[in-house]
Amino acid sequence: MAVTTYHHGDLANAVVEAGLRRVRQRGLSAISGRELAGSVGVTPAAIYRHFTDKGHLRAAISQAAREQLARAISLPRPRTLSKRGAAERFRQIGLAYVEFALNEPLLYAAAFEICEPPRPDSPSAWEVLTEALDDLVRSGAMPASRRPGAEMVAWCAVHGVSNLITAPMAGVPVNQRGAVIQQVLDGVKRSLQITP
Amino acid sequence: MAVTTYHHGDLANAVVEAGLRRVRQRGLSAISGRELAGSVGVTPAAIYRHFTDKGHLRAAISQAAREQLARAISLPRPRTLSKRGAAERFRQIGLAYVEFALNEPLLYAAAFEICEPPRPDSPSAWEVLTEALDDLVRSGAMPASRRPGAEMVAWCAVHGVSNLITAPMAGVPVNQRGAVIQQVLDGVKRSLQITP
DNA sequence: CTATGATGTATATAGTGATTACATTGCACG
DNA sequence: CGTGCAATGTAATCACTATATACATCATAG
Repeated sequence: MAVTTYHHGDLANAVVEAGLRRVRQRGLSAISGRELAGSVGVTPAAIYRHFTDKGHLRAAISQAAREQLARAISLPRPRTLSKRGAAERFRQIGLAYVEFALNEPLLYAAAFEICEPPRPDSPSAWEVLTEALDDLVRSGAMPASRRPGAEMVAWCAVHGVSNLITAPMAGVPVNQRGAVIQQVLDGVKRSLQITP
Repeated sequence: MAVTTYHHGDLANAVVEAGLRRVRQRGLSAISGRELAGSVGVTPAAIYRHFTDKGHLRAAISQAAREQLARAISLPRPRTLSKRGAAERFRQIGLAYVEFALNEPLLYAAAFEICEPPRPDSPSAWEVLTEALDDLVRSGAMPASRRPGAEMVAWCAVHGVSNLITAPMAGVPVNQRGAVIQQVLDGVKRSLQITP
């Protein structure tokens, strides 16, 4: 590839990626089209060839953040399906979700700052969750009667902890966070009647 | 009072209240100092006599939103303390929280968009929750062993539902929301071992 | 090889947050 | 009862941002 070409080649992705870097440090509200364009080595107006609006750009960055979250919780699925295995994986997914929020709080916040209906072509956290819950029922670790709406129950709990613990408002000292997370995950387990 | 005075009299509060009106319609990110100043009938620069920064102004509006939320869930406390009464009030508080989020989604989002450590002088949602949980233990509706960290467990669940259900991402059709809310609240009850 | 659409540049406009110097006011204090 | 001073508002200004328009450059299909 040439050192400098008039056409960038993949501006849309490059600008979103630069946006993610910025978001990780300063948050979604701090991104500026001009600065982003500069950091990619392009004129500000060029961005508008790929994004109609600043809102469109922000939405794309938020979407990318959601994809990163989905990847972070996409743990490998064990080849054999056991009650214990399914329950453990389910638990690990929940922990991975909270950990992502704790490690990248601004990225996590950006993922939910602009919410679009999920696009079916991109990896979605919802699908990961659905799969894990189906595994729970298939393995017999969770009664089928509890299955409907289970995604929301689990997600609400985990999302709630992440959101509140990430924010300074949490009012919970750092050394107690582990216990709170534990307690919330146990609540989910109890609520969904996951046995092992 | 005169029709027009050089000094406004209570600009800080007036501008925050105008900000709340704006937030309710367009969201916290859409507020502009100039427009707010204009809507209160004052010069843009006047705001900076009361707020150091735009961040400061936004934080004040967010704080005001949090106070509205706290007021919305401050249900009257029954005079006699029974197990059934304490459990029912706890439940009603949770429902009021979710309802607030559903009725005023942008205001609710603004309340958590900027989080400061809670000021002890203002009515706080946390205190309402603490009081309700203490009542649960006092009335015997909840074992004392489950008390530590119970605020977080309850808040995480309710906050999670509100947050996800409010956003388009929820992926849950409107007619199923009631069931999901019900399920999440039941999960809290189970997790905290609230008996009646 | 060339015309055409996609992509980037140059330039301009309106609105924004913020700063400065100045005007007006209400209130404490002699 | 002034009167001077601190609080509060105004006017004018600057740098920056999003966005629109007209033009330049390229990549590629025919």
